[in-house]
Amino acid sequence: MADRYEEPDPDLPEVRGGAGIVLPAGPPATGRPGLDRRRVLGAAIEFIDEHGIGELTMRRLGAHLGVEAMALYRYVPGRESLIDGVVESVMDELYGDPDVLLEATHGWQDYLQRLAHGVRRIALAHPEVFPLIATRPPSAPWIRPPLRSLRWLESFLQAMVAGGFSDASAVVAYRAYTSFLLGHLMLEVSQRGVQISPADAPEGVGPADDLSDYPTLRRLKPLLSQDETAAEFEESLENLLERLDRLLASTRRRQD
Amino acid sequence: MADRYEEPDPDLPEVRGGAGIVLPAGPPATGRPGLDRRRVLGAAIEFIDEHGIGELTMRRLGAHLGVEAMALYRYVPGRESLIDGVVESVMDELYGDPDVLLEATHGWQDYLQRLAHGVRRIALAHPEVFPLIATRPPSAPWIRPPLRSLRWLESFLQAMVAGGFSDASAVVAYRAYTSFLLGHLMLEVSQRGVQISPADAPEGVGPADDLSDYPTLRRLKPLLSQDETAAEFEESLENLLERLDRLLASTRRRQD
DNA sequence: AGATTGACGTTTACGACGTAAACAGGCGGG
DNA sequence: CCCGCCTGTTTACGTCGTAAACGTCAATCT
Repeated sequence: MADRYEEPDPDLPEVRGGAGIVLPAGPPATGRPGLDRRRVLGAAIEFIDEHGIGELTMRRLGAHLGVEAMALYRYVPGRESLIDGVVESVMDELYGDPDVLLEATHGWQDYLQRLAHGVRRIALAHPEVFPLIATRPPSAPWIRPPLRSLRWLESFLQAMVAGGFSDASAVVAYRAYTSFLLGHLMLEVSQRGVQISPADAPEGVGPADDLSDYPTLRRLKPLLSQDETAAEFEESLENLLERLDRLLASTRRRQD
Repeated sequence: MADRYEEPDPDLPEVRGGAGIVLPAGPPATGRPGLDRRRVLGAAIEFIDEHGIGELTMRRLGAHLGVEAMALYRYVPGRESLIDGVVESVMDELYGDPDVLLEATHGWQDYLQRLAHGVRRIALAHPEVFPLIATRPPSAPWIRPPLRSLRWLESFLQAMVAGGFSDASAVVAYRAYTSFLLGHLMLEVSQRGVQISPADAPEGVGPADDLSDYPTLRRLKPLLSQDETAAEFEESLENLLERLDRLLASTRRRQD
């Protein structure tokens, strides 16, 4: 259900091709042997993408790399730090995305648009990692998911200030923008996860999904089942940009 | 830093009093002995609130109840189900909140306002539980965090339809509303968690938080450190309600 | 009343986990 | 030739979730 004529979602990994640029740069990646922090983190990302964070253990990740669990400890202090490294590495893919700009060379709206889609591409490429990006405690209160680095925060604030925002408005924009991204993308990856995993239980009318007590829900179920996430993302982003534009207009030069 | 004359946040648990209505109803809760699923779930919520999900083990929860770990299995199928039960129980606190209405007796905007603040109160009362509410896989794709029940979904849709929204618009509103709530509240509890836990590292200029490479950030740091979450929640909610009002105006009677 | 049953908590046990510590091999510089 | 160091392995410990067997006591039945 829920497919008509629709252009494909350009943020989806399979349509964008290039199956797996996992890390943005570095030496040409030697063959099998020679462990290395980058290779460990890359393997962990791959493993989580494939099996979910719950299945990730040091022993299994070791096996995935053809090595004993304890070998990983030469490159990573422990499991928790490994996961922190995974989160950081995945977000660092933004630097390798040619459609995302670190500087707002075409205005702040273009900057926010590109950045939003870049983060969305990451979320959709690593749906099992994104909840970690959202929930790992940031290193400082002003570092917010899903942009978790000082560098992106600096880049964001510079883009807004360069676009004419007052200092205070730039900060407000930062908070509104991260809220929007996090909320939308968390729900999108969560929803996509549900559609895939309970493939075994094929719609039998179990006692739980008897909708007879919920007449409105039953009536709207076809609408609810339609997947409009891409359009809704665009729409909400557009709305946010307009809201920020109003904010800009109301505080310009007043440098609150 | 970051406190001036400000009225206290009415969604904060300590200002609202009534320290811990954990479950909305049931028999008057017998004294010490007599285990019971409600008591197990209540103890688990308490435990997570106090120590975080990472510390929750069956043995420790048993000890917290004066019982061996295996006794819990009479009331809960296993640890994962226990956590599912915690999530459900915490969200069920909404039913016990007198300021949240299951029916939109004063219009849809009032309904959405009350519901939003009710969910926010829950998030702030259980900041360690809220990420679980956000990340546990829902039982169906149209059940979205943070409202995770058919009953609230039905209630929501009825409120919107009763307010004049078309079926399609009601669904759009549902998705926009849940995104907003989830994004804002995830960031709010995440931020609050960071302020509290690294109390041991008292602001020494370590190599990591040297902001000399980030001039804009350094300049805006005082603004970034200010906690305006309550006002921003209100502001974003207001904005969403206006957006939905526009949606209502544009589709009224057209019953798309 | 005494026997029976069922509910409920405990004990024991197993395999998997994260990780500390000791160990082993191989390779480059003296 | 030997001596470190770099890197992966082995061994070991305490903790985890949970299956299975067991104990105990109160309610029920004859």
